[in-house]
Amino acid sequence: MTDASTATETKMTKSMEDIVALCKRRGFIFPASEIYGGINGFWDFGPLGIELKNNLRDAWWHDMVRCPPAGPDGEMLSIVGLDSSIIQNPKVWEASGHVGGFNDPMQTCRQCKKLFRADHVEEMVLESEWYQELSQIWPPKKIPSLDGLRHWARKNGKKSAPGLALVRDTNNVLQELEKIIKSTDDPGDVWASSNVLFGADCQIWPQDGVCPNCGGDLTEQRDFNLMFETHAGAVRDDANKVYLRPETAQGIFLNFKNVLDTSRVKVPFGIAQIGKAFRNEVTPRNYIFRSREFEQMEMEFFCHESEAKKLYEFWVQTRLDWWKSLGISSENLQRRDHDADELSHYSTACADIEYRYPFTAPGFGELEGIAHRGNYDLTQHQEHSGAKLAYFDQEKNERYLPHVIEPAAGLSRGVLVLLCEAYTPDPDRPSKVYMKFHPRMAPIKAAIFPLVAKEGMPEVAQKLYQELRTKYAVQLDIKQNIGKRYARMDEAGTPYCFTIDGQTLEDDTVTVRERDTLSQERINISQVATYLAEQIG
RNA sequence: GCGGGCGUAGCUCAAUGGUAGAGCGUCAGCCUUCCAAGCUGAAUGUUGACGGUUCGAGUCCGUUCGCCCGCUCCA
Repeated sequence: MTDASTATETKMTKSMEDIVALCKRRGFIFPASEIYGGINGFWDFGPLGIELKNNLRDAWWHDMVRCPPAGPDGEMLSIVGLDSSIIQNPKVWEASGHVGGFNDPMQTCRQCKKLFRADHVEEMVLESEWYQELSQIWPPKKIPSLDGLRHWARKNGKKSAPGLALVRDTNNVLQELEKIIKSTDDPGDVWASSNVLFGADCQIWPQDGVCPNCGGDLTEQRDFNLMFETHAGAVRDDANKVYLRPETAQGIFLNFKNVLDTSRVKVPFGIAQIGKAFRNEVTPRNYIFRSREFEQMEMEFFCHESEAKKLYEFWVQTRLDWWKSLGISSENLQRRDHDADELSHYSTACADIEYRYPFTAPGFGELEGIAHRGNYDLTQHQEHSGAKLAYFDQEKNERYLPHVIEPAAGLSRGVLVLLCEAYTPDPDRPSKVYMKFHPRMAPIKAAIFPLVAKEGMPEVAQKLYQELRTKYAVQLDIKQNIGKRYARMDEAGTPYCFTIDGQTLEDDTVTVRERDTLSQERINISQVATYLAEQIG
């Protein structure tokens, strides 16, 4: 209990700002196109960052595809890989619901700042208090009473429609209206000119609409569609509009039949994919947590409906354990089951694996989602494409669309979690901070140092370095004093340093300095590669 | 998208409207037989960008880009 609360306190002192600064300083993550002033929502991974990301990616691929865990009943699971195209036929995204699902144009009122769905505005205006009051004074197809309008603008209008031009700028608006009334005998024409009541400069009906709340003018309609659009082919028109994928999962469903026909897999089995995805987020925030270009590690596990529930529970637990196996502490991870009203209409269960990021602490933010998607996706693609996607089970003589369990993890978010988890302030050591990466994740696995740059030590170090670098990401550092070199490796999160000293020249032993404990032990120089292999796994 | 704050060396930050600096890092040399990031020295800036006011702008004004916080949004 004491340990836990102490650890939590340490966690609270981790500042995102400091983590970002270290990541820049040591070459983990840079702002994208920085020399041009950057671009909101995009990030570049530096030399250490890409090593870290590759290590996470490789671990996922190894543990999910090459060597998946045993299933809920101890059976061997079969999972195969895939790398589908980022751009697909645009009908894919109609079938998946991404085109229709999130493209409501929105408008904001310039006066009261309220946000409205554009297709609701007209109806809301007609129902609004101020419009009803106004239509009593100026019924359709009638010539209005200017005095009536003036009276309303100065009394009730101030309360019900303070943003309306007639209220904000009563005299000018009424002057305009008077001119119109004098210029025509047709009440219909006058009515058609009722825009003067609303226009900001008493000239036009606000092109983009009137605020139902206060009568102010609205901003133009803004599309909140999250998908990036581009065009396939040199000619730019709507006919060849295509989308950058907002998730990797759909590519898996598209190839379900291909994989089935070519890979000798039988349900239950999984298809896994790692790759970039793009979302035009309204508000990219929190470093690389919500960026517009990011990477996902997704797996669709196809199974019979009767097994889906059991497999769902299995995958939630398996994925949670996996993150822990990479050194993420239990207290910073949690499973959060979605409430019923949070679920998509087709989904029967969904759980997030959440991490306590410094910017969400003491709360948690999403890292991975495990969804029970039923057979919604295959059903959709079967209907929209006309292709037959059913699976035929020879043994049971049964044809069906498999249900699917989808563990979908953010690779970029995973890197962020590794960075946040590893960041460890330590006022007692020279670097004041070190990155406590799990050895399997560490961008640099080990460093090789001659204790001093003389007496043949550099030569021995060079030889050891050349041996190790054929297998591991290691660095050789000869310059400057040993403390400085240890400190540098602490900030890069290197778990082991091998140092050649005077004794090495006599008995072929080197010291291993352990990053977290600062402890040292001697091992034979010929055992270094074996030692590393054991530690890294 | 709205409101507020901010933008100076790789990082953290100084600099009354008057010659752009420090610490750390980096690099070089020295020292160093395990935490010594110690010593000496060097390189590094269109002060985010563009425009304006001024004899003179890092500083004041405008625009724009980016970052942070809060709203809004988050199939």
